[in-house]
Amino acid sequence: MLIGEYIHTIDEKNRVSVPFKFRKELGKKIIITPGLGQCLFIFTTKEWEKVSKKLSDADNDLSFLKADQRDFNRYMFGRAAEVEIDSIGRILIPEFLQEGIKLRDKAAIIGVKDRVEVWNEKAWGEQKEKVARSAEELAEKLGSTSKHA
Amino acid sequence: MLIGEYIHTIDEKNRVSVPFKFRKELGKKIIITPGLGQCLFIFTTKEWEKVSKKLSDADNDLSFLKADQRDFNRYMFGRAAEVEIDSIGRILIPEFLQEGIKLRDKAAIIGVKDRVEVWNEKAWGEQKEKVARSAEELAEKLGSTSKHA
DNA sequence: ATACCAAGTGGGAAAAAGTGGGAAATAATA
DNA sequence: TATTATTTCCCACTTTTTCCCACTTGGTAT
Repeated sequence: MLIGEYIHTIDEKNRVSVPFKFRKELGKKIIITPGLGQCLFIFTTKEWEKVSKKLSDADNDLSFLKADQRDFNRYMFGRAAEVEIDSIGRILIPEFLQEGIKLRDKAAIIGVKDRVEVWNEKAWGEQKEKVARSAEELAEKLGSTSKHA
Repeated sequence: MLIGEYIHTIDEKNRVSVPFKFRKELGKKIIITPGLGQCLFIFTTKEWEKVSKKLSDADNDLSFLKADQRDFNRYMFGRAAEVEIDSIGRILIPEFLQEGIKLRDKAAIIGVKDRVEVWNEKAWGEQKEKVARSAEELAEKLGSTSKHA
């Protein structure tokens, strides 16, 4: 499972190290897409197949208008990139994806179960702060699930 | 059962000894997450499987389409860490987890039946004091709602 | 009282992960 | 085709993490 937070440098050649702990699970080839929220999504090729099938399925249960769905799919598919992890564990993030989330210098790389998210470090800090305000409420859910040991 | 209170040192390398009495029950690999209140939760991997399944909406492959669900998953998974207990019984607590509860120097490690909590020593002292003050009152309430208090 | 054992703590050395940059290969342009 | 720009590959450096050994402390048994 992909979990945890890592702060890595994005260098002048647009390279970022994939956290060592993510490499095995991600495999050699990954898909990077614009994310929802101020971030990028990284999927394994396998996960991407699932996700893209669902997204493009006209019969899915998403309450999208057809036109909305087309727009959304253009956004996701049109800017998705297949990227290889190099021999020492780095990936190259296309500039057109960096621009959208103002990625530079430091990136926060976050494991969120089945996907990885890439954030501008500062934006990630703000996101955490935002959610921290409702954290107690969220944590209540966690606390209640742990009762069934 | 995980019970008792231990005060252990957290050293410059972010290491803490797991109380000897907890080691067998916890196993080799554990999951640490932000907890409820000013503390961290430690789960066995088995318990975490259960908890994480409940946290993410397992029936919805596209849970990332909903903003609330996204924030929630980021909070839970992004701030969780899988950690190994080393050959002499210590764990490494990631700095991003320490920050949230201001962990340094001394940690209070508390067994709470089927999970372990990690507190800043001082915060734990205050927590105990707070609860002690209202303990009689609590006991009174509990006693009046249940015959087996 | 003293010696012994077990749990916890501290620190140095080795290994691993992350970063930066140069050279070779490829592509782009004139 | 020559020249320049861009990308890829590889090597080397730095920092962090891990592993291992030894010390300390406190409890226990003789």
